[in-house]
Order: sequence, then C-alpha cells, then structure tokens
Amino acid sequence: MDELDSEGVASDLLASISVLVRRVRQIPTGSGLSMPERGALSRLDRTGPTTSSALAREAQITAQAMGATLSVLQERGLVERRRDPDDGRRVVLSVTAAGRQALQDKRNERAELLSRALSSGDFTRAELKQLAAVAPLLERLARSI
Amino acid sequence: MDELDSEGVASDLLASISVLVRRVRQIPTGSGLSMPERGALSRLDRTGPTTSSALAREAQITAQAMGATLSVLQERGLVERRRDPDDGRRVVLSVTAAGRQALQDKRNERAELLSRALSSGDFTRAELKQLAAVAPLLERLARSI
DNA sequence: TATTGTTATACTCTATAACTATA
DNA sequence: TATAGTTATAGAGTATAACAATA
Repeated sequence: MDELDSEGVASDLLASISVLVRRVRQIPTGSGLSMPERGALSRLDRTGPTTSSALAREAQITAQAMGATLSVLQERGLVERRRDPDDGRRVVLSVTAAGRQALQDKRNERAELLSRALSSGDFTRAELKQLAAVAPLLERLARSI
Repeated sequence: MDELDSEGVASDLLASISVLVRRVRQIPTGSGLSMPERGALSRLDRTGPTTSSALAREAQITAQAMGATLSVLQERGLVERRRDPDDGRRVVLSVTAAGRQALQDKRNERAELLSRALSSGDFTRAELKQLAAVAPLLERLARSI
C-alpha cells in the first residue's frame, strides 16, 4: 500500500493548503489587520521585544518584507520601536497595549470564521483533533524544506 | 482540556499553512510551471474536459484568474481549447499529451522537494500518516468557509 | 436576464538590488 | 567585512469592473 507515499502526500498537501490560504485571505477583515500583519504582531507578542531581522528569520521572510509590515503596525500604534543604546544598528520592537488589544480583536475575525466552519458540524471531534495535531507538523515541514 | 478549542486550532493552522505556502512558492521550478498553473492543469486532468468557469468554481478562484492561467497553459501546448458546437459560449478544455507529461515532470520539483523533506527522517511514519489524512480535511475546510 | 469568456486595471505580498549607518 | 535597517523596483497571483457574445 502506498498510502504513505511521501510524494503523494506532498502533492495533496500543496493543493489543499493553497486553496485554504487563498480563501482565508479573501475574508474581509474589519479591524484591518492583514495576514502578514497579524502574523508579525502575534509573533512579536510571543517572542517578546526583539529586532525586525530576528523576526524575519523566524518567519522565514526577507528583512525588507518584515520591515514593511512592522512599519505599518507602528503607524497604527500597535508596535513600538526603540533604538538599542548599546548597538546603534539595532531597533528593538515591542507590542503596545493597543497591539495586544488588536490581537484579541483579530481572533474574532479570520480565525473565528475558520473556527465557526470547524465547529459547524461538518467536522467530527476526531477530525478536529487531527487538524490540531497537524499544525506543528506543517510548521516543521516548512522549516525543513 | 481545551485541546479541541476550534479557535486555537484555526489560529495555529493559519500560521503554519501561511509559512508553508510561502516557502513552497519560493522553490525555483525548472520546468516553469507555477503553482496556479500546476493546480489548474492537474485539476483539469482529474476532472476531464470541462470549461474554464467550471474549473474556476471548483478551484474557488475567479473566472478571470483561471482564464489567465489556462491561456498560459494553452500557449505552451499543455491544454487544448475547443468551442462547444452546441453552445457557442462554452469553450471546452482538455489536457494534451504534453500537458500530462508536464504534470509528471512537475511532480519531480516542488512536490519532490517537499517529499524529500517528509522522508528525510525528520518525520516519523505516524506523522506522515497524520499529514496524509489531513489534506482532504483542509480542502473541505476551505470549501466550508 | 443569465452565463461564458475576455480585457483592463489595481491591489497584496514578497523578492532582489542597492544603499546608509554602525559594529 | 559583517550586520541592521531602509528605499526603490519588480514580479506573482488575485481581485473588481466593464464589456461582448451567446443562451
């Protein structure tokens, strides 16, 4: 049996996650946080104060892309920038109170819509469990490519 | 226990699939098939001859986006267009022999790289099984949003 | 009126390249 | 030389809008 043919698994995963990402991106967001914005903000919230380039490395995007996203977040007052007194090159970022609030609000949009779909009865408890278990695997997979 | 908190599952899934899609998109493709191109081609291959708008509905993208992708595939001789004699509006598409060949080749690029990561030892057989099982769930999730 | 398909246009996200400033 | 950060530019992938042809 070739259920575990990794090539087939890879193909199927690619197809399914492409559709899912596209659909989620289309969901209009009242609070105005785009996917990369929410991603950067929650990442910064989890890691604590750090630099833009460190966040970029962690998120596996370029420093430029992360810098652009963080600039938007700063303009909206969701993150703060402070120059590192010990190293003039570094700018340390941290989430503001407003940022943490936005993160909360944001949970009530894209994720909530997804969550509603998940708990709508279309998915059994066992399937939900499978989905929950697989998220960390997907991250690890992205990291090991 | 809130392991099955669907909101948390949704958040985690969003974060992980975003990273994965981005990473995969970055992989250079020698044969020159982009993700939407490969997606459209393999979808057409699976469904058999059909119209652009039907494919668009299935893939959950706009007719314009699908049309643009199919035009490229036609220029490269990977799909054929034929006007429907019974309905002048419809243009029926089908995969050419070259198209089927390209689909095979394509399996040896992005999917193969993913597959290599999957079978590199970083993932146990059980984890592979989990990933395999979750692909159809993700598609269903995208469809039920 | 509804559907199929096309063209034109613009947006989002990300990349590469080139630069400044600091170490 | 190497690292942190910025600015400029370009590309992929989609979307919305507007239209023609056919049903």
